[in-house]
Amino acid sequence: MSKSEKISNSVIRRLPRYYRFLGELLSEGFTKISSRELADRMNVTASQIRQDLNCFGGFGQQGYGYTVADLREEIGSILGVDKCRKAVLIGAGNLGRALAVHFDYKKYGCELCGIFDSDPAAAGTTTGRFVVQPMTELDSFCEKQRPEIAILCIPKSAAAEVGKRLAKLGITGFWNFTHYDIRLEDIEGAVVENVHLGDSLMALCYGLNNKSEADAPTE
Amino acid sequence: MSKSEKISNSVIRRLPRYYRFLGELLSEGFTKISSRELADRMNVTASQIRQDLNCFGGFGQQGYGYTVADLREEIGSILGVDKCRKAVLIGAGNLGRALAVHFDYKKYGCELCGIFDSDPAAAGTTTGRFVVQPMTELDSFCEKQRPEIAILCIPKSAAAEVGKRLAKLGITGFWNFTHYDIRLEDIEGAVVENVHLGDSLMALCYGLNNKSEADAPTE
DNA sequence: AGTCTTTTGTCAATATTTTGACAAAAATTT
DNA sequence: AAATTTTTGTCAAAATATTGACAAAAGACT
Repeated sequence: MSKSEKISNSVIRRLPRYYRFLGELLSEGFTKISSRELADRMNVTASQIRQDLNCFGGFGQQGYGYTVADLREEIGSILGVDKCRKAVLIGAGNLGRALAVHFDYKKYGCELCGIFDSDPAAAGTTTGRFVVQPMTELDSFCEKQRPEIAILCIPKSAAAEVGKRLAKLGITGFWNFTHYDIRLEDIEGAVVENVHLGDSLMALCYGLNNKSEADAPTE
Repeated sequence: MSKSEKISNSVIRRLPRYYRFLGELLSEGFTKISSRELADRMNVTASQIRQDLNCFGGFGQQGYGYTVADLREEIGSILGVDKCRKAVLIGAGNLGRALAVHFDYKKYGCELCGIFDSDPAAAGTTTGRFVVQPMTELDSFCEKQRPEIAILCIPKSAAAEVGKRLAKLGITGFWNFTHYDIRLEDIEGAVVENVHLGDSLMALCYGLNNKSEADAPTE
């Protein structure tokens, strides 16, 4: 992290993808990779890769390229994958349970430490290695465990209120699967990542609607 | 869809968000909205909203603003929410099941028509209103039902192969939750929407890493 | 009916992002 | 060891995206 200027969001959004592709290369047995080769694999320009990486420092060697394992580790450290941030999951519906059981948090520098649900019927049931706890336990749990991240899988209507409550309990990172955009004004100093699967599906459908136009040689 | 120039991806990605906010306004009882008011709600500039909407035509009225219901319907039609595209879900693991049960496809112009899993143990089990079918049934199913979209919730290792198979069966839209970027070269003429939840979580963690720097008045 | 206010659609200016170009550095070949 | 090739890091140019400004149109008010 040598350069001090503000890193643009476009760059940050590309880092996880680099990290992923470098992991693939590593498991395929690659030791080194040039920006050109990586660019071909990833369908981007070599220039972009070099520019992006140089936001954080010169990880390559001229005439050689980048050492796959080293570069991956560097990017991992920039992203904080080497950390172990505690995350608490709120909402043990289908999506919540899927994210509890299916998702490999460790791989991304996180660790699930508890699951909560407001429905008294859900509380007490087991999800993965966790027993779902009632929301009444949330305060004392957070004071003990001090999780940094909350994963919100609750109905839209509850999002704003639960968000505020979690912020008061020291949560600073919100991974929000609610159909509601949590806003920064709502929760002072918080970092929010809104995941809207519906938006994603609609973007896909737009692509299908306009496929012919895009493919056809316009003009 | 009056303007004929190619719509930029940035604009398309914003459309679902407009659609969502207009839906909220509608359920809050709003009849009309000005670009300024909407911009304040959405935390964007009014200029951007007007510019975006004008890619598709003039939906507003000077001195009045936009009629919420009409604008929502226009955007919905641009996104194809008024359609009913058939989608088949491949992979009945936790995420697959969550997407089968939890997700309201109709809301986004789609309709789930079947679930498949390569694991013989999974086949036959019930997920939501569907019985999971074995992959051996996929070909005859697609020939009968003619789904347009495949939702991929399978392991990375299977993604490329299953993708090709589905493309041959007439699937043109891929909603890909696999840890593998399906590429357009792989599948000719297909529209792919890669969803990488891991990337999203890493971006959140990056934000937490660099929170202080971002907040502090730099320089 | 005329004046004032609101607000769009659009153009131009600004800002950001991406790409292309190339010198300098390191590796490889002869 | 010199020449050649590769490939980075960086700068400048080109392409995109966002924002600000404003005339023209429509509504609201007096």
